[in-house]
Amino acid sequence: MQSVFPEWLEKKKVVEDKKLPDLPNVEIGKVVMRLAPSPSGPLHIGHARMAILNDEYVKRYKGKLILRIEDTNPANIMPEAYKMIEDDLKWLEVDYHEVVIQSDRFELYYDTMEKLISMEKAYVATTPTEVFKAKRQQSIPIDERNDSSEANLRRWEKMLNGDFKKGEAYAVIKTDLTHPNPAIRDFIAFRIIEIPHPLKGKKYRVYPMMNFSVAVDDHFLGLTHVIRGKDHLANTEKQKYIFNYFRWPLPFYLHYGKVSIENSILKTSIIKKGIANGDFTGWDDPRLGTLLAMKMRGINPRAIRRYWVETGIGDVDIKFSWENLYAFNKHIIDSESPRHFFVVNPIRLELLLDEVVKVKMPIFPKKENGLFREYEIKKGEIFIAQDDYNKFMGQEVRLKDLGNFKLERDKLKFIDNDLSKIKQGIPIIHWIQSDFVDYQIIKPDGATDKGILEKNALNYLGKVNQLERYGYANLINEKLGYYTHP
RNA sequence: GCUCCGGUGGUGUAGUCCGGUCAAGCAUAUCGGCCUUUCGAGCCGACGACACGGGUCCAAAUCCCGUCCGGAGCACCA
Repeated sequence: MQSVFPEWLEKKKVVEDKKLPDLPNVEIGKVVMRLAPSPSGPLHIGHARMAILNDEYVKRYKGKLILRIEDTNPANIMPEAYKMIEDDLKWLEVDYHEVVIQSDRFELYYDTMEKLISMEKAYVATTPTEVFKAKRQQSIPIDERNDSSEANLRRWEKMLNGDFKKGEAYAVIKTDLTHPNPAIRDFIAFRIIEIPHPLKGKKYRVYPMMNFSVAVDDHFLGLTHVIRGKDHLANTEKQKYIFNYFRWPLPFYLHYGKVSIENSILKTSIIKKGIANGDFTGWDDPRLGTLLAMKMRGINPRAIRRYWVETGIGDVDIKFSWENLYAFNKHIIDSESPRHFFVVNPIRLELLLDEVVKVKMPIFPKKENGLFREYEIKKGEIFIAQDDYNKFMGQEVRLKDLGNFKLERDKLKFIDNDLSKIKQGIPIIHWIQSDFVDYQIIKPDGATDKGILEKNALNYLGKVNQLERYGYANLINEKLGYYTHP
């Protein structure tokens, strides 16, 4: 015989959260993974995927997560970004256990390169790169490729000693010049950069390229699994050559698909320019796709996590869905969001009412915490939104929690307080009579809605409020809020 | 152009490796109902997809070939 509530038990199972697939070759407690951002700016919603996926797996397997900041191109570094990235990760609740900065590891890169040259797996060239590239395209080696390791080592020393200027020499890893994919053939591992590094100044002038430093660090940091975007597919192939030359064990690689994020500005170069010339208010401008902007708008980091976990690690290219993110966010914030009225483009009307009415509206209708907004409403002025005014002109409407009124050109005339009319489909609208402030809400598209907000809402600044029939908004200060989502 | 990778409803995903239980599951969106003094939330229901064409097979979303479409790499960026 079945239990009395069999369906109750079954429901629970169905609602279970979606999970990421298991990784191969895992040993609990031994997994090591990494986050490898470059400090060119703060993180955006797309970076969050990389961070969250790695974090989820490390937590599942009780492993170690390394934050490795890839600052090997001084031209592309924003000094403040080192800290901003860490702040962004903390906000996302991504728990890394160690921070490694690549610019601290030049000696390791140099040593490793020297070994490769000695092994005749790398060479140092002074041939113009245009020639190098052209020949490589035709599978033809440049002269230095066939030089002895001694000759290449001598050039390497000269390169490190500063005997070459920028552009005069570069170091190359041999792969396979006949590789069918030209993108995989011999690649540059070091170049000379003369502009100062924000952290190291002019101490170094020979800088590793990403493919070199990544391979070396992935090995010496003991990575077991690497998850990153599939734009790195060809890079992974290149990096494997270095692993193979040293017979280092390969980590397990996983490449997820490209994400295109519409209706959002993500490129740091564009954002920087926009902030500089005043188009954007800062890195947290609500029009941007940065995590700082998400935070400002009232997107909960757990919603972002759930979004990326549900999206998973597929290698198909996807379109980011704001709609889905908003839905997750709504689930998380709804019951915690105080309710208030915000009347956009208020129309002033005469309220015709015979007696004073006391209204008492719950701030948290989902909770029984006894918090209410209370007003004594009397005849006189009242405000409703212009849209409602236009839409319901001449009709009977219900002012929420107040009563039923006839909406006429310049007035609202009391009819009755018959609640059964709600069932009959009378439109319910929100309103404000007194105790309000002028307020602006900035939307993600840059538009601004102006209106009046219940003064009581100012007790909930810094929180996402549900402005009834308008949408959710994070109330930043007593004048201005950011729209979260509908 | 060369070389890779991929194409399941509007969106995201499960299933594809090891063909049958998939006349395709879930989430989100949309629509309808219930509930509710929000156009919110919750509950219930509906709608809606295996890119196309061949082939193999008793049987194909799953294997093979071709076409079309999308993406990536071919940097002294990461």
